[in-house]
Amino acid sequence: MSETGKQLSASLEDYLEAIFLLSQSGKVARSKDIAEHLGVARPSVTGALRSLTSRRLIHYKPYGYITLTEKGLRMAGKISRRHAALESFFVDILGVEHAAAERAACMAEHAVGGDITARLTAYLDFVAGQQDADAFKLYYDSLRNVQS
Amino acid sequence: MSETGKQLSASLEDYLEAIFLLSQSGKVARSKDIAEHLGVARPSVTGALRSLTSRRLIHYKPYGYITLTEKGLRMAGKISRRHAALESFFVDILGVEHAAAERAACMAEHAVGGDITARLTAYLDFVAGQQDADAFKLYYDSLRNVQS
DNA sequence: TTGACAAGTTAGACACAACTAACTATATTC
DNA sequence: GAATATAGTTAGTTGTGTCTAACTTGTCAA
Repeated sequence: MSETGKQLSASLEDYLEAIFLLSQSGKVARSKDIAEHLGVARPSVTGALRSLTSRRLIHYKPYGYITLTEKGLRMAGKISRRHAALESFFVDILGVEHAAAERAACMAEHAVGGDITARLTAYLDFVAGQQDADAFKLYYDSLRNVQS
Repeated sequence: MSETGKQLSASLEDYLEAIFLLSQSGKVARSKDIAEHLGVARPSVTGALRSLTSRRLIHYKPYGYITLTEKGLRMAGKISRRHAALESFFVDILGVEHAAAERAACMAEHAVGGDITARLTAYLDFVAGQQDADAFKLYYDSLRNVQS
């Protein structure tokens, strides 16, 4: 039952990322906070915590505190970077509105692997270092202004 | 039970897209072809076909041919365009290997909505029309060559 | 025209991920 | 330190999507 297999479901990746983000923002990640952050009911969190525990990604005992293991921290970091890269692409390059970019990144982050993330990250740097870095955003917005 | 609601699950989007692609390539979409295309067992297809029928996205009778309704065709077209835009971004801009890009696009296509797709499509055109369109690919590949 | 094979479906099981209702443990407050 | 509020868990249900095994339908060839 120890489920130490490599691939995590999209759902469990979300839980791991939530724990990571809550931990980062000072507070200890409590079950209730995770539930609120993900918009799920509290009992759903309990099940996910057990599953993450069996995969040795978090330290967790019923009614106790929740912390990431070293392995969990590494994995959560990866997920978080994937999310950040996608969101940055949507917002900074495509000019997508923040909330929509956030939603899309949260779903798409489960689809892209290490190679694509590395390339995307490099691409963001690459474009940011160009003089006409946001030429497209201006162009696309001007299209919309002309139409209306 | 008619389930005419708007949002389709990722799984049903995959089935709809498969029917669309098979239809496009001349042949009639048969249950077995759909199963092969998606890598699922035949009985899984039967269930999906019933669900798509109840949503009025396909015409289907047990043991009969499968065709898209007008609504289904519109929806499948959208999904297919999302897929194509993402794959093109991964391959043409980021320089991702084709098979990996295909896999990622197939998963990410369920995450991006109309606005992002429109912007991404415009971006692909925009970049393609620049003189240094594949500057990044060259740059990124050179990085890897230096390292190895 | 009937036998054999391919395609499709039904039945039944399982895994995952969510939910509500109800219970238990922990914390807080007086 | 007992009463109460809050957090967390258990139990039981549901929906979705998959699977295998077995059955039915359709097709084609001898």
